[in-house]
Amino acid sequence: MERYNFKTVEENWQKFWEKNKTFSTKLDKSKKKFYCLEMFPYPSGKIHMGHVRNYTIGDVLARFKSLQGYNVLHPMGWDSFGLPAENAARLNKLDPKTWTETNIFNMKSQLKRLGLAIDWDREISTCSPEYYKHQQEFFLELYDKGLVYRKEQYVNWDPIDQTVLANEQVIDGKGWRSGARVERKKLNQWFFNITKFANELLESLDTLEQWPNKVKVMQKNWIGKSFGCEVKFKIKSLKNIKEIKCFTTRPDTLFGMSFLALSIDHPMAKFYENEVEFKKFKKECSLTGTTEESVAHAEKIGFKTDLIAINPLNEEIKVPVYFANFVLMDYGLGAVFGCPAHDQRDLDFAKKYNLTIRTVVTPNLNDHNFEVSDKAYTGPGYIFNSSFLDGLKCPEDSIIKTIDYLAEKKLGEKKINFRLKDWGISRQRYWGCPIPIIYDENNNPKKIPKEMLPVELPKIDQLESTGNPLDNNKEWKEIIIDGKKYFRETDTLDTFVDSSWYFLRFCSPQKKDYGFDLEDLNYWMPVDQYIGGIEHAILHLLYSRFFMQALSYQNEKFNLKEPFKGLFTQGMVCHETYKDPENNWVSPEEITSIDGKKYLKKDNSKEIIIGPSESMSKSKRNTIDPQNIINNYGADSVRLFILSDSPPEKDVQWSEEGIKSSFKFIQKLWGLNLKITAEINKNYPSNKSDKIDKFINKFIKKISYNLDYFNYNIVIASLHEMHTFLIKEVDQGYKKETLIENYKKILIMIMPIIPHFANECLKVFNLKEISWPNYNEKLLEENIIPIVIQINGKKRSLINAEQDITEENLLILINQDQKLNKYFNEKEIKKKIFIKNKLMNLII
RNA sequence: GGGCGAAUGGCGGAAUUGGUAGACGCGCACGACUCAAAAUCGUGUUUCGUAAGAAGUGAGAGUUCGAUUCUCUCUUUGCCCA
Repeated sequence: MERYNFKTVEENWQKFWEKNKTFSTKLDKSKKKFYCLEMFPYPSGKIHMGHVRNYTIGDVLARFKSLQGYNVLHPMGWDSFGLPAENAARLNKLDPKTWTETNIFNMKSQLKRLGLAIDWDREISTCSPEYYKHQQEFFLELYDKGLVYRKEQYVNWDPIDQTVLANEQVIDGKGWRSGARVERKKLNQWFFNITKFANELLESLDTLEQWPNKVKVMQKNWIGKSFGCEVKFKIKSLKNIKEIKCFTTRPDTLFGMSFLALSIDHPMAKFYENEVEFKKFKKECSLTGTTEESVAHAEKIGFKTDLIAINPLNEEIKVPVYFANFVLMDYGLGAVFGCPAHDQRDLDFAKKYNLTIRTVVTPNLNDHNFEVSDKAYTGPGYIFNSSFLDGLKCPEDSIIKTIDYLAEKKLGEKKINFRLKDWGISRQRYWGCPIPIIYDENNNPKKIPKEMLPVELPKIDQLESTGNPLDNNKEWKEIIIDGKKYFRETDTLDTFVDSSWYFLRFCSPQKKDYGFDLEDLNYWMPVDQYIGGIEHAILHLLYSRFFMQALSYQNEKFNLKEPFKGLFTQGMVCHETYKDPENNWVSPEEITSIDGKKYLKKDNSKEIIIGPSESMSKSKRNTIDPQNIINNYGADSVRLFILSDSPPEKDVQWSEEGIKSSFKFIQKLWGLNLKITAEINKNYPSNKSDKIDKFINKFIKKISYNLDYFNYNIVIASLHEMHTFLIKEVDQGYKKETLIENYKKILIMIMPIIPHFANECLKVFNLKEISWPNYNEKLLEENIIPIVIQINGKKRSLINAEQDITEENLLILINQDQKLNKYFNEKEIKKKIFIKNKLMNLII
């Protein structure tokens, strides 16, 4: 048998697609559009299996929709700003631009080798001035709308490298490169006012019907809307402090209050700034990281002030006021009251400083002896020990009643609070989009005039190891406008800004004077199907949604609030992990096996310990290079494999056997192709068509349904069934036209999955137009249907009967059935459940 | 600790509105071809049982003529938040 030569076939088709611009798209209002987008990659150097999976899933959809007659937009670009380029540049002593561009070049050719149906004419790269020019313009627009502002915030500061570290660069409280103990340092930074839209972003989640619920829940939690109360506490003090406000979701536990805790950044801190002890305390707090997690895990410590807070519900209760490290300024009001009995964190604190623990919620209404000692009680129950609140059901009634009381006495008011914080967008880095702001000699910020955009990054051949390269670049930093000297902003934008609008740019990638064209946007947006990893469930998706809110704010022409209509999150690609006896990770390429059970290291024959399958990562050395696999087995085999077995949303196990099996299947399909071609040429003088027609008709329905629902693994299972059926059936003397028509339909249906193969086989038919086949509902009906016979709900037999057989006639058949007869021999049939064309259940 | 999911053969997984559990693939076993092996092809493969048959979708209960599917409790496990 002639073998299928994937190398030539795939190369030829990829050349053909490129030459004919097969996948380039134009706005065409006469056609329904479909915008299929996969999260664009960071150009790290090489594609990995995760990319292969992500882009294959998207490609199948794009090709399927285009066969269904949609005008499909399926673009690709590069999320090309970011820290790794800077690190690599420092390491290899070259500039980030060269490194990034080389990577893009390599990865683009690798993606092309997968045979993706991408409109490469729309390729964009976020690090190119043509792209970030528009981003700077958006920044200024948002600035004008008051959605951008500057404030001081803590950062992780590496005192040796003189640089700000990202959270992931802080390892065990130390700088990843210098090893220096990281400090908390306050810097002036730019923020997007995302909290302004907190409620819109939360409520509009409900309109996203084609999003996984999981992601919506994650975003909801992230936004963290909580209902509570702002309480005013009177303060007794020698200083000029009269009152402190706290936000709380549990005002009903006010009678259990035993202290008031303030963030060290609370305005009241100014009264203590000169005290030596306070300074010491503040320094201690600065050793804790800036993340919520590190704050939560750190030991709770406090600084006792001379202030006394008075409980608004009972003026007799007077408690001390502390500054505490577990209170964050950016949540609520930076001040909380502590109720140790019903909050574990407060309890830990109270025990450390010997504060009163007063239990005010009891799980049982009449149990007034309930007392908290080691573990805070946070469950439901009834209020007690609380004067006029006693007996209220907690939390249903108690919270509202307390708020009402406080509001009436003007001691507090109802308040909605969000966990979501404003988005800090300043990064003290070189390789990012420059912020289009200048400062005069008094350090007052001023917008760069629009006609001076883009603010381009200066070319820096070799990055220094310390400080912010832009800050150190005097020549670039200083600028003279209208004879006046200004200093440029030397921070660059968070790369999440770059990816918050790239999907708009794909609609009008060539437009020079603005980031997008409204006509293009109105046609193409929203993205019909967005596909990417679950790891972006919160930040990237939320920021993109915010960006649409911000663009449409005070802009009647722009009316797009939700960028992604459908979202699909695919699973990871996993592989077994290997270790040698010394506990070092070993890569799959370094091992070999004689019997397929025991694995040895190739160079020293040491036995390998096989570990669990985990997501591919360089650190565990369990990565598989897609390039080798494509070279050895072909792009179609890789596509077929990556979609086989596991549903796309679940993790997939990579195995050598799996890819081999996909490769074999394509060879089998080629065998089928040869057989069918031979049968067609025999041209039997026959009218036989029924069996194949019926099978393919059902096949169309099944494939179409499963492609619609991302059940790609089932689609592939059906391809196997199709092969098994046809290989036995095609030589049974079928009419030539039957074979041709059905085979063409099959080939069209496998085009999304294995496009090179399908196109190659389809070539001989010389089709002018290729469109997705329809099935015939009538042909789905069968004359003889297997009917399930149950006795007492258990399946006992199958009876083949005519379609639409009546209950009476079926009973006659059952009575004739000897196997069934013995079950109800001499027993009375008490009840019959008959479901037409499906089953008969006899109760005896 | 809170929220959301998941649990089906040796493995990945299928079962579209409650109606034939285990599709399809991997692996394994046997057979054919071969001096032999690989490749390929064929047959079988939930468990117990020689068979007839029985049991069976993490465990236990419930609803129903009928539950992998719906409800409750529990166990294990994954992810997110703390």
